[in-house]
Amino acid sequence: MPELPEVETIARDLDRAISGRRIAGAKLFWPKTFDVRGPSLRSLRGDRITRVHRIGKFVVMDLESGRHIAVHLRMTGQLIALANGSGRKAATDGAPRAPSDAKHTRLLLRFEDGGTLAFSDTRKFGRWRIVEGDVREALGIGVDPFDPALTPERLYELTRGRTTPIKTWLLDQRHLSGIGNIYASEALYDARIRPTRRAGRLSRAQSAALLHSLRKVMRKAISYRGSSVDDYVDGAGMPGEFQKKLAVYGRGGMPCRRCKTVIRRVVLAQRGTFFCPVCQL
DNA sequence: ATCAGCACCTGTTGGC
DNA sequence: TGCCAACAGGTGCTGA
Repeated sequence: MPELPEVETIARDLDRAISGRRIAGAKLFWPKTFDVRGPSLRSLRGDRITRVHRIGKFVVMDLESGRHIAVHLRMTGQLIALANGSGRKAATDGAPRAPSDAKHTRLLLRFEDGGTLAFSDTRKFGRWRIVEGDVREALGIGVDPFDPALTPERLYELTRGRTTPIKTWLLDQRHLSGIGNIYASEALYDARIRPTRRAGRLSRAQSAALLHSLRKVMRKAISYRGSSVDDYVDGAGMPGEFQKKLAVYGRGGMPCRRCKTVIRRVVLAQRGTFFCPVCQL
């Protein structure tokens, strides 16, 4: 469900909605949702959220105590700030139009002022954990695609000697963090690079083009508040708009928007991968 | 290093 | 209508 643009959208929404709020308590409905490594859920009581931001595909809530709540939404996780404490019941006050549905609520954070942060997750893959110390290091993920330290030359260096397909390489969060299946296909299409190309065989020019396209596509996706292909909703429960702008993802069998060639679907690293066999070399 | 395969889960869709 | 297989935005583990 969520890749960098979706997680960024949610984090920005939640930063506005819940920063400054003090936690009154947490309720866990599906035990595996909470990763028991690190401090307990109970220890959150009385702590205050100072900021919400994104690290890779994690929504990170900084706490007054110096700790951090790191949430990974995996495929179907949703984080929705509810104005009142509607709990597991569907919100009836009409505030969020698509409230996290009660049936799939896995964890709730209640705030002292009565507000609630609901974590809904149909497939139960999502995870919450509390981290002390350096978050990025604890999460074991690589450089952010928007980090200025990631230059075209740096991307070129990182891919040297790698024989795995570039699309597979992009999905490995230890290399770059935040890219998922949709935007890997989209960026490679934009950069006119075939997903099956060996990472180590990219030229300097292609590395530069790829970095440019990754940023361009994801920046645009953020401006459209993410892609709602299926379950994704923002921090208020509303879908994004970028799914209407996707150039190749999910368009197998349809004509390429550049050259009309039929878009092909192949499987790489067990994931559906879309590309134009003529435009992408 | 890297891959396939499977695991974790539930829901939707398409074919017969 | 029913049934079943395939597939879904992600990641982690095992064994080759």
